[in-house]
Amino acid sequence: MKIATWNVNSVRARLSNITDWLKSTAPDVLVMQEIKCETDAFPAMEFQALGYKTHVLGQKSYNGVALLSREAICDVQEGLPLYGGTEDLQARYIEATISGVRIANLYLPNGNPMDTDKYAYKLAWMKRLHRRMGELLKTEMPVVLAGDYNIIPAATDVYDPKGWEGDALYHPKSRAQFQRLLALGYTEAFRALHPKQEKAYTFWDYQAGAWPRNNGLRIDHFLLSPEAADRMVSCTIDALPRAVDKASDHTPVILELR
DNA sequence: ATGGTTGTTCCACAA
Repeated sequence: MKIATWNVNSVRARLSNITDWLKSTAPDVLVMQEIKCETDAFPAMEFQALGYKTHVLGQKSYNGVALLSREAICDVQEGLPLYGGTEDLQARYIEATISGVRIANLYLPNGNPMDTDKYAYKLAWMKRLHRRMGELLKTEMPVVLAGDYNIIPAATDVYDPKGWEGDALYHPKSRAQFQRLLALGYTEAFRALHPKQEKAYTFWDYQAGAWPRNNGLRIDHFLLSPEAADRMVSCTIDALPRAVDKASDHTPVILELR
C-alpha cells in the first residue's frame, strides 16, 4: 500500500501538477494539505476520473485538507476533537479508515510569529493532537498520521539550523512537543529508514532562490503506530514535482506499507 | 539587515 502526503498550496492552482503526478506515481492514497478552497469548490471530478474517491474538509482561502483513495474511505472524522475547548474554525485535520489502516491527514499550524497568539494556537493544537494520538494507539488498527507538521525535527533537517532557532518551526519548544508525540510510541518513518541522510528536504521557500540552492526544510512527515511501523517498507521524498513550472513550495513524500 | 515569492482576495494576510 502506497500512501503519499503533499502540501499542494492550492488544489485549483496546482490541479495539472497533481493529476500528472498521480498518473506517473499511482499512489493508493494521497493526502493533501492547504487545498485553499471550500469543499464545494474542490475539483473532485478530475480525481474521480483517475480512479480516486475523495473526502474533503475545505475552508475559504486558507488551510483545507483532502483525502484521495483508490479503495473506500470509511469512518471519516473531520477535525481534531476539541476536548472541551472552544470551536476550531480552521480546516486542518481529517481522519479515516482505508483498507484497514487508520489514516490521519493533518496540517499543523505554522505558528509564526512566535510572540503572537498564532504560536499559542500551534502549541494548543499539538496538545490536542497528542491526546488524539494516544487514543489512536488504543485501537487495534495500524495508524498512519501524515501531513505538513510545520516542525523541523532536528538540525539535519534544515539548511541553516542557527538561522532558524527563533522560528516557530524549529524553536526548541516546538521540537520538544514533536518529541512528545514520538514518545507515545510512534515512529517517524523517513528518519527511521534513513538515519544518516542529510539535506533531505520536503519544502523550499519560493523566495531567495531556495530551491536552486537546496535551502530546504524537512517538515512533512509520516508518524506510524507500532502496528504500522512493523509493515513499513520504504519512505521516500519525490523532489521532482518541486522542479516544475508553477510548483507548490512542498514536494510529496511517499510511504510504502506491506 | 533587507528583500526576495506565491495564492487568495479585495487589500492585506498567510506562508
